[in-house]
Amino acid sequence: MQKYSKQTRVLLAVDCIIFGFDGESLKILLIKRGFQPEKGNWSLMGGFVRPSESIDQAANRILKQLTGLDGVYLEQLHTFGDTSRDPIERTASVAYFALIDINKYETQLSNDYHAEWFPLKRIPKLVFDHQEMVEAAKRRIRYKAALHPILFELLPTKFTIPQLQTLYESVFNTTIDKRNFSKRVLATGLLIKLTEKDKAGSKRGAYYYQLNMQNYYAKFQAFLNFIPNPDTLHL
Amino acid sequence: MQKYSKQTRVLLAVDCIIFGFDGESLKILLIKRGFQPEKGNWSLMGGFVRPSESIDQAANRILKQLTGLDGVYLEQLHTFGDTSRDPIERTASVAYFALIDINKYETQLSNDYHAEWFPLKRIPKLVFDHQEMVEAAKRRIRYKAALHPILFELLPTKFTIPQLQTLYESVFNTTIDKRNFSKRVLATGLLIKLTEKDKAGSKRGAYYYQLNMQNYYAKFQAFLNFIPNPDTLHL
DNA sequence: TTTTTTAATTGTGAAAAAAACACTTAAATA
DNA sequence: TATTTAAGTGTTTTTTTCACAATTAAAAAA
Repeated sequence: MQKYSKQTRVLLAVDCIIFGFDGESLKILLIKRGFQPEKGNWSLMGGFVRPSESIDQAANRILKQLTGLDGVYLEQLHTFGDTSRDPIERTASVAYFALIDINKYETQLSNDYHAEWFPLKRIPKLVFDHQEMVEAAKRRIRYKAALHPILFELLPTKFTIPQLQTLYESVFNTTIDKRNFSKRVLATGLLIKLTEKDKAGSKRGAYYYQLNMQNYYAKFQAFLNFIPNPDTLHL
Repeated sequence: MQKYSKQTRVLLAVDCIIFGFDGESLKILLIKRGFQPEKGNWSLMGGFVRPSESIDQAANRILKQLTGLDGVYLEQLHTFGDTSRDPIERTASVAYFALIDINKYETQLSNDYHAEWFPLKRIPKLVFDHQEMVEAAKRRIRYKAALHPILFELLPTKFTIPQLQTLYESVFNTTIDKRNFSKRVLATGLLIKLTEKDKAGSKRGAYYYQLNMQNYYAKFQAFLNFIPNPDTLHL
């Protein structure tokens, strides 16, 4: 037996929703599509899956192609497969979302793709069904971040609690009491306090913390809850 | 522009993990694969996506093909795309999971496929990577059921609270205090008490309830919590 | 008819968790 | 030395969760 005869083959693509946080708002990295159709329009970074690689490998390759980054948080989101989502030819696309430290990607690479960061509230019109993918990714990151400590993936190795709180407040578009927030966060045992301070944000300076990776991996699946009244947020 | 030249096309398939509950344990419906390779071995129900249909439509078609059911709970789970997951030819498969009322499917159809229900603890060896798909589906149904009221989809329209509790206890492999359980469930406002009783389970009989569909759809996304200490369960 | 049996139904008090709330402190700058 | 700014911290109240057992309906048996 050689092949499944009479079945139609389709193109298989991967698209990446890449999240970053600049201290102000949650953003995604978009490129100007470099080829037809829709050449020059804003698009997610994507590409076709190669015969030699798995879909996960393709997603990692495409993420690295744009950012130079390896081994960052990357998770399969959803597969989009409407018959005419690509006008040229039937293409199924497996969307992935990535969380990166916005200061760590290679700007040279992303310049090559004319990439830019867009805050979630100001996403331009995107090619094909990429808008839908972005919406799904926004829902997913909020959902997941409400339950698991994934947002640390957006911060540098060393970060302060006020920075962390700003990130949570930005992602969930809410405000949190800082006493309760720091109590909750520290109670998880996920953080290690460093002796060094970040003097950028204030005169007094805020202590740097870093993740306790042991506890991070151990507790990742536990349902955390840094967000007050998660029920009332529509994720 | 006609086609994306030089790209490789692949087969695109759908596989369904179909859950049912018989009052005893959570089960999945497996078929004996009807064609080579691995003909005669236990398999998920699946099929190739047709040129004329979306992936979601393919999943619904395949679910209906085996069960005769339409409009039941069906959700995309994950896409599996390792290069050699199908030995004949590269095939990506989008796995879906379905929750059905085990008393409502067409047994004639599933007989045609030599289908059988298997409790989760006694899943036979499966073809290709279907084992992995089932594991992912088990994780997902537990995860999702810990947060959202999806398990109602496994019950008939009319059900009793003891039945519901047995379902939760079975899915999470735990025991729950019945006073606390019924308080929690009723507090959601999801249930409407009927005047009729189910006399099958006891002499006294247990009142039937049905879902308040308004509240069900409205609160579906809210984080419910019928399970004591969900953190301690490994989902 | 009465008694027995079986599972359904229901409430309360204790403990833990979450939420609300405001003052003190470190350190740079004026 | 005084002022300014954001960081850091504790207690009380409220809400939620948990632990725990007696009563009741109705069929079956005596």
